[in-house]
Amino acid sequence: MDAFYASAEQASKPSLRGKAVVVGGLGPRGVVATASYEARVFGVHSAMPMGQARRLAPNAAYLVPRFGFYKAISEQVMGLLRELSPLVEPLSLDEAFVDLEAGGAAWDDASARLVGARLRGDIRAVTGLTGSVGLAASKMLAKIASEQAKPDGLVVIEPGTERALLGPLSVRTLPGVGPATGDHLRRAGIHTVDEIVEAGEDELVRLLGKAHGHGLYAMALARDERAVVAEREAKSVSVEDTYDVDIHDRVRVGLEVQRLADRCVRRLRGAGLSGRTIVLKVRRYDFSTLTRSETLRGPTDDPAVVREAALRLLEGVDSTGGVRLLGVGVTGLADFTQEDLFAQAAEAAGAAGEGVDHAVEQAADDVPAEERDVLVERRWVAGHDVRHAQYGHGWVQGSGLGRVTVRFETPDSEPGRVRTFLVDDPALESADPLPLVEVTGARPHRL
DNA sequence: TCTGGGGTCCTACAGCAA
DNA sequence: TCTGTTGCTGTAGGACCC
Repeated sequence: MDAFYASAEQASKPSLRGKAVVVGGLGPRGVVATASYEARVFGVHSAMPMGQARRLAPNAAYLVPRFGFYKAISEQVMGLLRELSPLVEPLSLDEAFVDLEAGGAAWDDASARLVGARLRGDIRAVTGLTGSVGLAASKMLAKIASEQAKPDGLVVIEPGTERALLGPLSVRTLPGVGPATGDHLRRAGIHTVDEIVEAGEDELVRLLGKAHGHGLYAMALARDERAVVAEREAKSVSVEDTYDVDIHDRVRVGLEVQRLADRCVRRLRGAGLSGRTIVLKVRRYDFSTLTRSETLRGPTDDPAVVREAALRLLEGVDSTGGVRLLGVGVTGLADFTQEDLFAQAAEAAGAAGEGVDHAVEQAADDVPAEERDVLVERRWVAGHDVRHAQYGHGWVQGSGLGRVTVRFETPDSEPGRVRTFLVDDPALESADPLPLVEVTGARPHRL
C-alpha cells in the first residue's frame, strides 16, 4: 500500500486530500510513521523526529495513528490476496508476499501481469486506496519491484534480466543492508551491487561475518530461494513506552515496569501463549540502551511472576541520570500449559514472599490508550472520529484551552466545515471510523 | 533537532558437560 | 587424570525491517 497510514487518513478525511499529511507520535518525542507524498516533497519521511518534520512542513496536518482503522483495511486487502493463493506472507499491515504459482493464479509472465493489474483494481474498489505490485521470481526481487512501482504502479522483473537490473543499484537496495552495513561496505569501497559481486564471497564474509556475508553475496547474484511462508509463529511478545520526560524517581521506574509487565502479560494471554524468558529493556537519558533477561524454569503467563522477574532485573540496572524508555518482553514462547503455570506461580510466591501489589494489576489499562484518553479524561485526540448530535460525523482537528475543533465531513462527502465546541459539550461523542467505500451487496465489510 | 513501537535474526561470550 | 575440543544454553547487544 502506498504511504498507507497517511493515505487512509486522506481517504477518510476529504479536506486532507492533496495536502501534506504526517502520521506519527505527537508527543515531544514522537517520530513520523508515514508521510503522505505531498509531505515528502518537503523532505519529511518515516522515522524522522516529529519536531524536525514540523519545521520542514509547518502547514501539514499532523495526526496520531489509528491502528484499529488501518488493521481493518489491511484485513480487507489480505483477504483479496488470499483469494489469489493460500501462500500469503504478511510483512506488516501494508505489505505481503504472495506465491502466485502455488495458488495457480499465474503460470507465466502474461498471466502474472494480468493478476497484478486486476489485484490493484480490486484493492482500489474495496478499500478506495492505491496499492503497488511488484512481480518477480523471488521475494527479494518482488520487493525491489514493488518499491520501484510506488506509488500506484506495477513493475515486473522479467526472468533473465535480474543481474543486469541489480548491478548498478546501491547496496542499500538489498534487504538486510541498513545504515550500519551500508557504511561498513562503503568504507571498503563497495557502493553498488556489482561491486559486491566483484569483491567476492570471501571478502564479504570477512567484512560482515558468516551469515550476513554469504546471504548478501547470494542476494547480489539475485539468488534468493526463500519460500513464501504463510503461518509464522511469534517468537516474542513485548511492550515498551518512551516517556515524554525522563524518569528519575526509582520508585516510579519500578511502578512503570510493573505496569508494562501487566500489559505484556495481557498481550501474551490474548495470544494464548506463555513464555520462559523475561526481558527488561531500559533506554537511559543518553539514549544508551541495555537489556537484562532471566530464564525461568518453565513458561509462565502469570502477571505476578513476570512482574517479579522484571523487578529483579531492574535491580541490576543503574538508572542514574534518568530513563527515557522502559520495556518488558517475554520470549521462549510456548503454548499455554496449566501445570507449568501453577508450578511457576507457587515457586515465585515462595521465593518473592508474596510482595505483589494487586491494586496495580487491577488498575492497569484494559482499554487501549487512545480510548482512555477520549473516555476517561475526555481529551479529544487529533484525527479521531466523533459524532455531534446536531452536525453529524466529523473528526477532531485540534483541542486545547477547554475547546475542541471538529471538521464535519465523511469519506464520501465534500470537504466539510469546521466548528468549535467546549470539550465537555454533551452533544459530542467519540465515534467509530466510517468505511472508506460504500458497502455494496456482494462484499460486505465493516470498519 | 533528537531519535517510536513491535518484532526478527545474528554474533559473541561465558559456563558447563560430554 | 589432565587438557583441549565441541556443542549447547543463557545472556547481552547490535542491526534491520515496517
